[in-house]
Amino acid sequence: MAYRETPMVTQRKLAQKSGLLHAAESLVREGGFAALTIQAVASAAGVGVGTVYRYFSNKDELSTEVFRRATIREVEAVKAALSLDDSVAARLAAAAETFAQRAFAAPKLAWALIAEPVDPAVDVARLQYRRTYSALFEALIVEGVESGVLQEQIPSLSAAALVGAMAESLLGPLDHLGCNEITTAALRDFCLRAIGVTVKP
Amino acid sequence: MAYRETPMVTQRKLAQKSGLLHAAESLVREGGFAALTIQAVASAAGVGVGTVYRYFSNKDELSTEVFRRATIREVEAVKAALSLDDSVAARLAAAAETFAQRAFAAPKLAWALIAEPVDPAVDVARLQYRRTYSALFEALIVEGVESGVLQEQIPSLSAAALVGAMAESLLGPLDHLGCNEITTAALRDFCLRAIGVTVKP
DNA sequence: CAAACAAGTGAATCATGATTCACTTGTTTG
DNA sequence: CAAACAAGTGAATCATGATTCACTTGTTTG
Repeated sequence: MAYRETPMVTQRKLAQKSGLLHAAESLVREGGFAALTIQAVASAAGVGVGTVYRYFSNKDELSTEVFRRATIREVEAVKAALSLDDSVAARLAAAAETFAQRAFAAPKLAWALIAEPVDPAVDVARLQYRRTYSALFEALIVEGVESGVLQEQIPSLSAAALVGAMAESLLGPLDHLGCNEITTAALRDFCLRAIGVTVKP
Repeated sequence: MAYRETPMVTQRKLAQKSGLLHAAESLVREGGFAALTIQAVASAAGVGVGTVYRYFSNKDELSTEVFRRATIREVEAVKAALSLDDSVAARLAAAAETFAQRAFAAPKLAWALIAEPVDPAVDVARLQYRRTYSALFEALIVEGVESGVLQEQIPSLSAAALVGAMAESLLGPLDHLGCNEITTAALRDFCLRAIGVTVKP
C-alpha cells in the first residue's frame, strides 16, 4: 500500500517552509541580503543545511522568495494609498507618505529592498517590482493628465522618475535617521510638484 | 651600481597601465561589469594575468578605477552644464539634457554605471558619486531657493530625488531605445517641475 | 511489527574566479 | 659582457559559499 502524506505531515511541512522564510527574512532585516546564507538560515531555523534544500531548490529561489514577500507588502500598502477615494494629488501624497513612513519603520530592510548590492536573481526581481510600482503611478498620472489636473507629460517616464526619486531620496535619511516627518513631507511635496499638479485640492 | 628606471621604462609602464584600463573599459562597455574578469582584461590587453597584478593590487582596485574614470567624465559634463552663465532653471535643464544625451550615446556603459549589480567595492564608489551629483544639484537648489526663483524645499532631499529620478527614468528607455529627444525633453521638464521653478526664464 | 517511503542531516565536494609564485625574459649599469 | 634588478608569465592554488549524497530518523500502511 502506497505511502500517503497525512494532513499532519502536510501542515508540518508548511510550517517548516514558513519557518525557514521567517528565519531568512529576519536575517535580511538584521544584516541585509549579505547575511542571507544557507548556513545561517539553517541554524536560525534549527535545521540542517540539507533541509533547506528540501524546501527551496537553490539559494536564488529562497532569496527571491524573501524579497518578493517583503516587497509585495510594500507595494500593497502603496497601492492602498493610491486607491483612496480622493483627488489625484491627495492619492499621490498618501502614497509617497506611506512609502517613506514604512521605510523609516524598518530602515535596514528598506535599504536591503531598495539599494543593497545583491545576487543578480534578486536584482531581476527588484527591477520587476520597480516596474510594478511604476505601473501604479503611471495609471494615476494618466488619470490626472486626462482629467486636466496634471500638466502634459509622458506618464511612463514620470512614473519611473517618481520611483527613482522616492527610493534615492530616502537612502541618506535611512542611515542618518533624522526627523522622519519633515523628510516625509518634503518627499511628498517633491512628488506633487514633479507631476505638475495644476489644481490645489 | 643601482638599477634605475629610465624614462623609456617609465613611459612604457604608464602606457601599459593605460592600456589595461582601456581594455577594461571596453569590456564594461560591451558586457557591463559582469564581463570584467582579470582573465578577460589580460587577454584583451595581450598580457598574462600576472601582469595585471603588477599594475593593480587586486580586482576591486581595477574595477573601481574603471568606474571612477568613466563616472568622472559624466560628472564633469553635468558640472559644466550647471556652470553655464544662465538662470537656475536653464542650468538644471542643461544638466538633465546633458545627462540623458550622454547616456543614450553609450547605453550599455550608462547602464553599467547606473544600475548594474556589481561588486560591493564598486557599489561603494557608486554611492559616493551619487553624492557628488547630489551635491552639485544641492548647490543649485540652494541658490534658487535663496534668490526666490524656486519654491521652499529641503535642498539635500530634492537633490537626491533628482539624481534618483534621472537615473531610474532612463533605465527603461536605455534598453528599449525609442525616441531619445522626446525622452530627454520629458525628463528635463520633470526635473524643472520637481524643484518648483516659480519664474519662467 | 515490518516494509515502504519521505524528511532530516552535515561532512565532503564542487564551482567560479581571484590570487600567488617560481620561473623566464628584458633592462640597466659599470 | 655579467651582475643586479624589474617586468612578464600562467599553471597551480586558494577562498567562499552553494550544493550534493550516503546515511539516519521519522511516518504511514497493512
